[in-house]
Amino acid sequence: MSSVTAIKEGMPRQKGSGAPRMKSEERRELILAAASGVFGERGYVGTTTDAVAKAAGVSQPYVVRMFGTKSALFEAVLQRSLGTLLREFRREIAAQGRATPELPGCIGRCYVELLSDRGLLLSLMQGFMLGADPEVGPIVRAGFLEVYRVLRDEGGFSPEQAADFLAEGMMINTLVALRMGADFDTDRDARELIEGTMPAKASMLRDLART
Amino acid sequence: MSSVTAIKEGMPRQKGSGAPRMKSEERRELILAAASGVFGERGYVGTTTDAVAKAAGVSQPYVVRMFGTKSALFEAVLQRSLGTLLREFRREIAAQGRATPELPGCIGRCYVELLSDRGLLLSLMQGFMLGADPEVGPIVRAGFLEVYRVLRDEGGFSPEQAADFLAEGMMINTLVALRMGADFDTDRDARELIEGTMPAKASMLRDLART
DNA sequence: CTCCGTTGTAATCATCCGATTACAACATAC
DNA sequence: GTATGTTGTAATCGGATGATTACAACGGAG
Repeated sequence: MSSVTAIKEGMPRQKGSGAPRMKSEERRELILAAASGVFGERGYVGTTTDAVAKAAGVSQPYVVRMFGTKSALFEAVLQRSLGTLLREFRREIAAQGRATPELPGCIGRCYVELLSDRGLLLSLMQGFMLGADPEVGPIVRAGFLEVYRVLRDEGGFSPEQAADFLAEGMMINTLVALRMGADFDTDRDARELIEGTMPAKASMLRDLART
Repeated sequence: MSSVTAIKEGMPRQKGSGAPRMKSEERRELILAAASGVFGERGYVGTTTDAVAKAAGVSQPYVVRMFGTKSALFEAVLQRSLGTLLREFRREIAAQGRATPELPGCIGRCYVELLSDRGLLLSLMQGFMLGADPEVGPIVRAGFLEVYRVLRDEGGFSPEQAADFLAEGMMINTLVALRMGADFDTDRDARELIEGTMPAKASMLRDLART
């Protein structure tokens, strides 16, 4: 079929080396993890499906076909992030016991640990900023309230404790989004603010902003 | 291509009514106010210069020419919002006196009042989410730290007081971005969370989300 | 009046991006 | 072997959007 038929030939697949054929579920998780990072960094609108594809090491049409639309991909990322957050909170509650005096501090540490999964908290926060969107809005409102209920009903937080905890969380999210950690070593006020907000794990913010 | 003269004619200026010719500084303020609302609602990337133009009642090229680029327009909006915020805080500090016990509560009320200027706090928050941007990032970090310094140095807040105040502010911003006020009347938990966060002015969030 | 700077718009361009199509390479069943 | 489903990509399309150009209407100075 080489020459005579003038139809254009795709000259494909010379990656003779171990072509890493993968099951679609593995690819799905790979793409979700990559998308979480990109959405967290650039926001929903600022993220291109091509950037996600490159971060995941696949082609752009593959990303779109697997999730249908960019919007569906973002919602899958949100569900994944929220699911991880709730699971970790519940694990901590189970470990420390409901309404123990140590629990708030433990869940706080737990929250900060989640920062190591670059993109998890930031993609959620980017979702919160889309509250006015008729499709994403209801999802993120419900997710936020679910976190509140887990703290109050399963963790035994008082409403005020839960609200204060969430306020601290939003502050941390904001400092991360701002990349305030980049100024940790060079700006006294930045350092004081970060250490005042998360005394234990201040250095984590600095290292996070290095990237 | 209907008629003989194929050249398309620009048929201009039939607005015979009072053409509201305006000085460019008035237009500038009009556009900034409109842009503040649109950027606050849709974020930087999600906002089109055409949407800003329509909100301000002018044409899209006019917006671009007046500010040069969309990015410059956004930075002007940020400076305007930050300027208003700092001015109001300083006014409150001057009225109540530095480091008085009433001051934190007064500045808190002052902050919530700023919500009536739809878009002011939200456009700032949208700016915070751009912290990774090499151009906007330094600007918003500097702005955030300036607010912190005003509270601490001019208001006499302790570092911890200032950090707690900012955390509450970020929580309020998040609730506004989420449009959580939309569920105020229909969801017990949403109402409890809002009232736990801003006891005095909870209804303001509800009314704000009605739009 | 004419001249000219300011205020404003219509039309258009170039680029980016999500989505679609068509197809290639592999895997498994028969 | 052949048939069929799965995994993956190259090429491309159509719409959106920031920016540019060219031009029109006003208003004050002389």
